[in-house]
Amino acid sequence: MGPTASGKTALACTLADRFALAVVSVDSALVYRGLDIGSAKPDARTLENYPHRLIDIRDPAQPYSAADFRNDALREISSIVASDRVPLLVGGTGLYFRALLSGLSELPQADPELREQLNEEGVALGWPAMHARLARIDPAAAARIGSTDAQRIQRALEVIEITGKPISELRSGLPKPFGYRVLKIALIPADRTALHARIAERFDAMLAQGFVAEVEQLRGRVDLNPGLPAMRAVGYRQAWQHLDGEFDAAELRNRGIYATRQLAKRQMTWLRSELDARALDPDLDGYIDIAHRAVADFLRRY
RNA sequence: GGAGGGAUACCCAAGCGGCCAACGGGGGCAGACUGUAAAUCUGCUGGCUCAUGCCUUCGGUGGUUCGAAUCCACCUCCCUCCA
Repeated sequence: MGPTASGKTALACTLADRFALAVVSVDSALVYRGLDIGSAKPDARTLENYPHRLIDIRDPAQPYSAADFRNDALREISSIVASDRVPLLVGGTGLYFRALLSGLSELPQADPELREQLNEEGVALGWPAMHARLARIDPAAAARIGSTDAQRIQRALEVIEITGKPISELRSGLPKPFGYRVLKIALIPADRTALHARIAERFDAMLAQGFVAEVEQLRGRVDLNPGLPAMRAVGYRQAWQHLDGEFDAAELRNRGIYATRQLAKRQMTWLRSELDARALDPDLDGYIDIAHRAVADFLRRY
């Protein structure tokens, strides 16, 4: 686990070189085909030498979800284990890790039409009004959700609409546990300045590699729109806005970098809650060796 | 050389005698997070203390006033126009 631009892929590859591992990506953006440059997807050669499961498994027009990930990941893990290898889960999506390791309650999947309808109401009436409606039918859920948190209010109302039961009740059911032993390694860069520098450098490299052209191509598809999860990913959203003429190239660079930094910060917040993880600082020498030793030790014991 | 306009916290920017440590936005920091999560949302953001407290701040120096980011004088720098 690690924030963006912390060197996860590089470390994963060195581990895969030495141990009988198979890589599973834990990343909500890498699942989408065509999101290559801006998602910092490992390049074709890397993917050829180190096959990653759960990359390029969705068209950007089809939303993916934490539950989809959990199902897919469990399937890949079991297939890897069956072939006598050990799964190496690599990624920065905190919710996906949690969904996989801690499980999810039995909740209905998203209903695009219902969401659209709730969204229209929310925009028309204001989300605090929708929150008030939620408070009447599911006070427990409303208490936990902010009155301006459109996305969660929408989800809570969606669940009631579909199941007739409040989400707070459905969530109280015990999730299924993860059936495997886990070694958690978290890459946590302590030097924020260095991380920020790497992020800027990498965003510039993306621009130089034709990131805007990549988004221009996606934007040309009639079935894609800026509201889709894939098109709201860091960088893609900003590039789309830039192509819409909202701001110039210099501002795209600024906003892309800001958004990436903010993403990294949120990812670190998830990581800090992983108290049982082996935390390593990728800016310090020797972290690769420490990771290798930890993995060797783990594999020996189990 | 002359006529205007402007200098506000990390950045942009409002304020134009007391309600101002100073609206708002950006950025930053911290946090929340169960089928959108690279999403969505919350709090903080001069210092010390963290209390309805104190100290320092609105280009600089003086002045007017009970009281100034807000008024006056001079100085410095920037922009526009005339020459």
